[in-house]
Amino acid sequence: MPLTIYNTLNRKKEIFEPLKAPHVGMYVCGPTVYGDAHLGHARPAITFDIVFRFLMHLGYKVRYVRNITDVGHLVNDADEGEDKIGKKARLEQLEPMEVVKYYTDRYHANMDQLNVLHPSIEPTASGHIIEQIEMVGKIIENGFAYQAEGSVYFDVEKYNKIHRYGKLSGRKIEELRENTRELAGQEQKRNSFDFALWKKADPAHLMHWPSPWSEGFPGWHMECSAMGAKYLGETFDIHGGGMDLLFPHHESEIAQANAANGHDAVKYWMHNNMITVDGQKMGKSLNNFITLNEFFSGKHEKLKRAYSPMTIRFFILQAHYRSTVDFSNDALQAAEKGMKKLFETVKLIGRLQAGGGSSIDVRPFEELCIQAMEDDFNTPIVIAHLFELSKIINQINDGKATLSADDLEFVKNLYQTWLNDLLGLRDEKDEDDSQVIESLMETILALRKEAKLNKDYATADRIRDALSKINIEIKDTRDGAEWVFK
RNA sequence: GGUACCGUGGCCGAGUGGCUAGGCGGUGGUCUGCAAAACCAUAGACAGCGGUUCGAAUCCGCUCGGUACCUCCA
Repeated sequence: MPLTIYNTLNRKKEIFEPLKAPHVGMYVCGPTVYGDAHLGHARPAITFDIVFRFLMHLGYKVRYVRNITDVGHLVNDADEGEDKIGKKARLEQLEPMEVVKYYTDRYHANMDQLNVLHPSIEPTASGHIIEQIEMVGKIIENGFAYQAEGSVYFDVEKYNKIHRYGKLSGRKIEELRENTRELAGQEQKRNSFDFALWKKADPAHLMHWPSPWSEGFPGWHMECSAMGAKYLGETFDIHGGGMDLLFPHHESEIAQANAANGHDAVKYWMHNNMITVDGQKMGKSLNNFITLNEFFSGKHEKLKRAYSPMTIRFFILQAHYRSTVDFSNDALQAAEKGMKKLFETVKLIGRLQAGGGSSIDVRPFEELCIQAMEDDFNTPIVIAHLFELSKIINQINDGKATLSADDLEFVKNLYQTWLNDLLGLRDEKDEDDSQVIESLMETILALRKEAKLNKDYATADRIRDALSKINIEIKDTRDGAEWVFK
């Protein structure tokens, strides 16, 4: 079965055929760096990390571009107000670029914690002002934009006569005309739905650059169009981002590409769904977001305790990327417990004795996992398969099933490939000072064994209880005691 | 108001015409000095009402409920 991807443009799953195999170009909208990354930022990062990893696994040479928005776009509507980064800079008495650097570093640190691979290229909007100005110029030349008092606006009505504005989001400009709210400061525009390609900066605006039209800054949608074209070409395979960017951001990108180059830039549009809190979108503007650092430390009123980066990653992967995921402590704890079970399985494989033959056929699992991923990156199904396999491993441990040495090796590799390499999950406990702890535990368990042999259960229980208090759990098995971090 | 999407067991969450999703939790059992873990077994679901069909959680219609976008947002 070939890889299929749900293409938002046509609202259906399509077979993935790269424009220039074996090369694949993928562009994903990254963060605006004016605040700490929250759970909502983790979702697209992880979603497209999975896409990146799986495409490479299939043998494609992927160029993955994820931008950093570091140009201050406006807080309010397209015409008025302070820009986000400038506002933050003023509040904290910093240069805008200090704000950008600070939050970019913190974003990177969070992404590393979540084991998100670095993109191939991570361009910044401020570093590509020239490219954006060039593209605006092309759009003006082609007659799809007009100037007004130093600003340049995209002429949606004119564009719509030739192309169709709204083909991604399913909107019609008549509806937009009726439904767009009355906003102040729009008198420069011919129509309320026109959007800025270049904005003249008012004197208070901190971030501005010279251009043929005015001292100003590029419109919000320009950077992705310009940088996508620069690094991936006028046409490329995949463009991703959150569903909330569908309109107007991605719709306008499509319009800009067609206005500048006469054709679409993107073949497959992919959109991840939102993370919700109590059924409501987690978002900056709604002020109901929990930052990743708060998750990792547990310091937020909604959090009953801390959740590790891998728990967050697993939690997100347990839902399909096009479904909403509702945050709750219970769901997170269930995810954490399930994930730990999988890592226990991996450890167990190493200790297992191979049988003469296999009583269960484990070979189909590889194909099952591939099928799940090929079906629009269905990670919850992959995880379900890994759980089924985990059950088999436990049965072997209990002497209720056997696997040959070859099959055991196969299963070990399968977990390595799928759990670690493709889902990008790693056993966080491995990162502890395991060597020392290992030998300490050996000694302690030997003492407890002695106590038990002497029927000194008081001592045996005392050891178990004391360890339990520092989150170490003793598991008595037929073959002696084992231990695990709770 | 317009557009789009969704409503699955106590919780989370796949599936989308006939075949067990899976996890967490529950119940019973095996094991055990006890407990935990593990294993085995098991209960519990497709918002409601109509329709299509031999057969629908899955298709169609209506109703109810929810969410997103239409202003910056991942």
